[in-house]
Amino acid sequence: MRIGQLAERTETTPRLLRYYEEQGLIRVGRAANGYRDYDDRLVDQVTHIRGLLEAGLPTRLIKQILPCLDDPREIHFADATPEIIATLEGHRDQLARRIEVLTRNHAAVADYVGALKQCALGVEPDPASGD
Amino acid sequence: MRIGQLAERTETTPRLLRYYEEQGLIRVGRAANGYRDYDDRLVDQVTHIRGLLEAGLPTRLIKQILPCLDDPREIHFADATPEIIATLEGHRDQLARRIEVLTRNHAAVADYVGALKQCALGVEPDPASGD
DNA sequence: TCGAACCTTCACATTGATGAGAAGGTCAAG
DNA sequence: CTTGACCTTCTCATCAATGTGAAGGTTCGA
Repeated sequence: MRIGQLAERTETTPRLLRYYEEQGLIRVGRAANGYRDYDDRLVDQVTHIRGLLEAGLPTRLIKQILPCLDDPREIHFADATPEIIATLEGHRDQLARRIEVLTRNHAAVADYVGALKQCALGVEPDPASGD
Repeated sequence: MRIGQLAERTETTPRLLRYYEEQGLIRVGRAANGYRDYDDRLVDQVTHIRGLLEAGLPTRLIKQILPCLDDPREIHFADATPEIIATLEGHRDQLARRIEVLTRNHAAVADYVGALKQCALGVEPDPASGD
């Protein structure tokens, strides 16, 4: 598949796909004429990367956890070094902390919105009521 | 409290605190001599903001959900307009989507790390085994 | 008085993109 | 085979967001 087609299928742009390649997020082959040649699986991979970026993860972190996200899940045995394991554990725990923070704040926003909707109905907010 | 003290108590820098003020994330009074004068509650607020930024939320979103995070939780009745409610619901749902994405990927990283550790023990990974 | 802390303001760095230009490849119609 | 539309290549420039650094001046506190 060429770059234009992948851009279309992932709702991105050729420019962005070249950028991701430059950043080491995707690996891309070349055709005889020098054009980039994309595997079908890149559609899912790029979509996945977009999701992670939109979730606020920086590319350097995404780059490091990419091997974890391969589908079909295959273990890269060369990764089983203490250093890589420690790095990934760090990333794993960082993700857990992010999730905690976002979960707490999601709850706070949800509560607040619920209370606001009570106000909008002309009702005093009642801590014991649902939405 | 002056800027240096708040910086110390929040493990940030005076520079960053001025930046947050400039971005509208915190509101700061002034002493007669022109020095910034920070309320004690800013310690918690700044810590909270740091957490949200580290979790990947952009300042413009944080700015909008700040009223939801006040402690003690007080409803700003003026916020009970359909527009503000709709905006906050959008933010709330965006947070939920972020949490979903991060949760899925946290699980993937955790699984992968678990498998790697099996490899590191010289054992073939077994899908049915725990960490 | 003197150094530390504060003030404002301008400039720079990094990240995640995006735009524009110049050059060349591909392919179908004429 | 040539033309033209459309694709690709690369490179340089630009943008917004999140900070950081430093210059030049004021105020504090010992």
